[in-house]
Amino acid sequence: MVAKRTTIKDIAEAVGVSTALVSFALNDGNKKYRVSEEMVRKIRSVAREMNYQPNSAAKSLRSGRTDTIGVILSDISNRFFADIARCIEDEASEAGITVMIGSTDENPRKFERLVDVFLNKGVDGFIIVPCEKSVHVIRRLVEAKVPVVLIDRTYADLDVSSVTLNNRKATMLAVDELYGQGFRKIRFITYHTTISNIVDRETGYVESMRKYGLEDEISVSKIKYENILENMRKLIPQVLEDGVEALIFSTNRLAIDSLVVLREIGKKVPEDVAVIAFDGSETFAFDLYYTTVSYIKQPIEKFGTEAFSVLSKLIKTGDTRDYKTVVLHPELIAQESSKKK
Amino acid sequence: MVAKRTTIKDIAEAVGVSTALVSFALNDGNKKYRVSEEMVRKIRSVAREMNYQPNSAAKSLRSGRTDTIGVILSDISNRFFADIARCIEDEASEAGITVMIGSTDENPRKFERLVDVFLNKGVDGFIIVPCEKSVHVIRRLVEAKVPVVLIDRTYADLDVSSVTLNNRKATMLAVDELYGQGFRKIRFITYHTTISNIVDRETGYVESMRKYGLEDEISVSKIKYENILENMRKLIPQVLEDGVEALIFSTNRLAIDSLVVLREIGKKVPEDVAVIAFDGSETFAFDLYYTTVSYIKQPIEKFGTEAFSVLSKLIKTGDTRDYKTVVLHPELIAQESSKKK
DNA sequence: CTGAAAGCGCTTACAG
DNA sequence: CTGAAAGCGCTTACAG
Repeated sequence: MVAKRTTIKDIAEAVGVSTALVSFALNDGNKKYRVSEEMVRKIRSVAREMNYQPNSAAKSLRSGRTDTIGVILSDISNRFFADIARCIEDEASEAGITVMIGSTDENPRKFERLVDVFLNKGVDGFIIVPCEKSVHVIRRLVEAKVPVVLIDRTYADLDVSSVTLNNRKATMLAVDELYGQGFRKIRFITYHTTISNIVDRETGYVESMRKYGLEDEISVSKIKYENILENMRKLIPQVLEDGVEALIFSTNRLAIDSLVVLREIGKKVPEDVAVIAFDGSETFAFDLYYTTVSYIKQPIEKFGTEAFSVLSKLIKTGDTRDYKTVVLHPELIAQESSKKK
Repeated sequence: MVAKRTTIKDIAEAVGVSTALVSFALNDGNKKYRVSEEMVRKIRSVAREMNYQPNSAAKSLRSGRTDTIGVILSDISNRFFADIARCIEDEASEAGITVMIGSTDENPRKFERLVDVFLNKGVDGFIIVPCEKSVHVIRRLVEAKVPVVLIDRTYADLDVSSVTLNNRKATMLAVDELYGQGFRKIRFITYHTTISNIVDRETGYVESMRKYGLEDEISVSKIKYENILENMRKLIPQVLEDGVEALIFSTNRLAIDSLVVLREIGKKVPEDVAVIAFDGSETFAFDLYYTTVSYIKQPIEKFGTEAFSVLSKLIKTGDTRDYKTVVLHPELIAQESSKKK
């Protein structure tokens, strides 16, 4: 711990006034209690001299606010979430708010534990990427009127704020592009889950195929989200044997590992099979592939900025009934990997 | 905020005892004050029923401890640091400690501000990746006896705990490999900085070249750490014109962008030029390159686990004089990109 | 414009 | 084994 911090009392003694006055002078803000200009200056200069640092614990105890928010993500070492975390951090820092971060690894028990820990710490609110089988935790928060904003995924039947992607549109854009290029045998590759965003991506694919009268071509492959590379080594050759012409992947990871497999088995993209991935851009390093990869672009920063802005308002007004759902729009970045050759 | 939390007082009233007794029963731990077994059970069960959550602010105010640590990194959206952050988070969570995270972007002012904010929040200690021009901040912390552990980079003249890589050895391993393959014209590519780890990597390269009697072949290219891809588009062709046979990169980012440029200008790795990068493995997605990339592997998780373990001890003993410097060992993962063809 | 005092929720010597 | 009370550092109605 820092050796003997100066307190408001030390300053009061040094200046020869009451602690109350010091507090007013230092916070001022809502000029409710007027203090003479001169006194404010004096107190502030002494505070600076004595290197005064307010004690947050005491402040929180009195005010009930901590100026801290809890951010619970799937996994902070995943690029997508790390980028979002970074945006939230920047916004928060700007607003004088501190961020506590935790990763659930899609494990409901870890998730619930994190929520409790952060609740104990007295966070003013949450930004959460909910994992499977944890509606009850979110519901509990909502009922307790804790300010919460969900990102990336949400629950349609819960009155809770959220910032999500229009995931159905995302895969529709992908089908549009491939159809436009002349592909018909288009397969959607995803994994087993009930998480809303992934499910929506599948729905978008199916609906879009219908739209083009390709009911008979609708085909979805699902793997378990474990040992993805190995799973793909089995799946991808089968897919090609089926005569599939183009692949749409529901996540970045699935796409990357599949591209590796395609290279391993000597299949060319897009000559042997066309590909559309999720999430590209510099940070995702498709750069290294021999061909440019088409992908659905999510406005990553917006997840962070929007979520923080919605949460701030919830905290400020204290009215958690007045929830807000923000839907972000995907963009298709069409490159070589989805071209008909 | 959570609607009306139960306090120790509520429990005391419900059970019909003093708040002191409730506190003892709930914390127990150091059985200093003995409470009857039966009473402990009763109080705990009531606490559970009433869904008691201790108020951290009050606890901190009394104890002076927050069970929170501040982790200040270069940039949480950078894979390397995100992985480290994740490890720290896991270790901390295991120990009931919460983590606050901040990114400096190598900006000394941001860095100093983060330190102050976290200090205000009353963190029990810091894990820090120090940026350039910020020795004074670290020195201030050390002098104030705040528990601090530096990672990735350190200051030789400061009595402070640290967990770093043996960076000189890292580049020596790279030279060893390339020399062994028969390469002589080996260039080290890095960027302008005074950060210890990067400087050490250069030193290791130079020393190693000397060791092999290649004084005359020692050559280092430095760019500014901005617009790296563009800078590389200029640099790499020049390097090749100089007849360089092999490249060692001081960071992962430099390597990636250079590989992209090499592909762009139609140069083959390792046929036209051999390459050794920093940091590979799945998470860094060299996978997508047409050839496997040789790289210097840092034991990333260990940065996190060791740093946390050292910090924990510092916090526990309170003796910050007893600092500890941990040096981790690099490993060379030799693959296709460094082979003589 | 300024001060005295209560109280946020908890822990911990001090009594009994 | 248990209770009464002080105090951590701050804010904020309430007086003056």
